[in-house]
Amino acid sequence: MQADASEQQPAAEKATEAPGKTLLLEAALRLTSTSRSLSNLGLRELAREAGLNPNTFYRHFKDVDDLGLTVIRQISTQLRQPLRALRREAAERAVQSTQVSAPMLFGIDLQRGRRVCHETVQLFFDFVAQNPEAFIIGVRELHGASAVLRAALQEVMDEFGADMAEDIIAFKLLPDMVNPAVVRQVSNLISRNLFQLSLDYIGQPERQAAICALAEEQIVMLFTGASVLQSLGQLKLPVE
Amino acid sequence: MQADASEQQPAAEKATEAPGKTLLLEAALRLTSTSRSLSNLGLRELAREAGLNPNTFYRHFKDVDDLGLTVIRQISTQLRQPLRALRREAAERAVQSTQVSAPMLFGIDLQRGRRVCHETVQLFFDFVAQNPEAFIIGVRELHGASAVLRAALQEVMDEFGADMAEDIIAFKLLPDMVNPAVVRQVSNLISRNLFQLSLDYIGQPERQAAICALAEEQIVMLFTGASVLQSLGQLKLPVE
DNA sequence: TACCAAGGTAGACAAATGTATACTCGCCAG
DNA sequence: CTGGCGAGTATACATTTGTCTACCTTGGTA
Repeated sequence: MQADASEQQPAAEKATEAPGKTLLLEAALRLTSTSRSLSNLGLRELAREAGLNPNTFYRHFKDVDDLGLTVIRQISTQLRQPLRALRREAAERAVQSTQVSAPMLFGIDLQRGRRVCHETVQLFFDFVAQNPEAFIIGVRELHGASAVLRAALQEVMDEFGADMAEDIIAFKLLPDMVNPAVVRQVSNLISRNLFQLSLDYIGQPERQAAICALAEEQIVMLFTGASVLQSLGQLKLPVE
Repeated sequence: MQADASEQQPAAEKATEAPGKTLLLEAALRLTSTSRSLSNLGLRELAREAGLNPNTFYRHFKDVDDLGLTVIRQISTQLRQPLRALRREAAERAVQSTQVSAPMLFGIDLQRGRRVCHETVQLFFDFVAQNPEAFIIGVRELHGASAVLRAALQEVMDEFGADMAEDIIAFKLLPDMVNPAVVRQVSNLISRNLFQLSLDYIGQPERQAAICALAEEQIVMLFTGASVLQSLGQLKLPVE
């Protein structure tokens, strides 16, 4: 068992992957983002789109669900760090311009919140426009017919939400008094909702500006509501 | 053209529908709510599940999309009025118990809002538990692969949101100063989110109480945020 | 009575699908 | 040089699917 470099290195570059595998994955992205759904992709359809022999599929995947899981993992790693980077960028840029103390409301600096929110949303939707298939698949399969894929994507979405909550706390985008559990809850909601909106954004290019603004308003509303309620002791903490 | 009673009456009782049609629609509900997705239901699979000859399908539907649209229309009429009735019921019950003027915050009566919200959410999820397939299909196909069904369900969801906004205004659940456009926007968001949560509710029976509470908190947060922001003139109105 | 359309069935067909077995080719280790 | 192995191909086959044409049954109606 001197299996040392025999396995393809997991985290490094995926350039050394079998060309067929990559072709199949790309084909899946193409097909799914337009007409079909990951769960019901046909083995042969996939190979045809990839320009390969149907049996090549078996060399790399066991099921269609297996391929689906691979796609999801790929999407997750493709989105997660970039999204965090975006948020960090927006937060830092907004920190710089906070020179004078602004009017406060229940401990939140509305001006700064708005600015960070605006920047983040802007960057987010730019990012959506650059990776449309990823978002389409993500949302579609999150409620899709395959229980396996649904579970996997649910997990990914939870990670996104957790990331967001972590950043919000780290960058002090909400007053300290707001309970971390509440932040997580709100972050999850926003994350979910942003993904939904991303589909609208992709599907209705003429309403892009409106969708951006909508997202922004919703986020500000939620955070404001959470802060105000908490500061009034009116917020029930999430159980468990 | 004495087509008077030749067409099946559209709005009355559907008892006079062809038995096969009903069987097929029921079969679609059964299949979709477990494993498959409306868009990718097989003609024959459907007939098999319904215990009918494959060709019977053609007597009643042109496409699978055609059947899908029928299912969606059926679901819409099955949910819409009952949901309104629920809301009305909850609102009236909560009105009765508002005897003394409660503490106000930016013009909203938090206690009453909470109560109405609690009741409505409770009734809503009871209703979800009674019609699980309808909600599963609704959410699944809202982001599904078929553009036709997506559009149809989008419309249905908009109607739900509009209903909710209308009721909120009619029952004065928010202070008058909150702009109707904002109410509609928030209602749409809540409606969307409640449908999402309904899937969690169905899929994770052990977390039902938590999900209920979560929904409640989210709604209260949103309405509070909207009211506060609007009263501070910090809310940008949605464009068009 | 005769007719006729709606609802449902039967059988057949080409096409497509998942899967199994067997073949080819390039590459690296021994 | 040679043997094995990963990656890809070719062929084949049983099943399943959508769809076509033809037939049967039933209830109303002219």
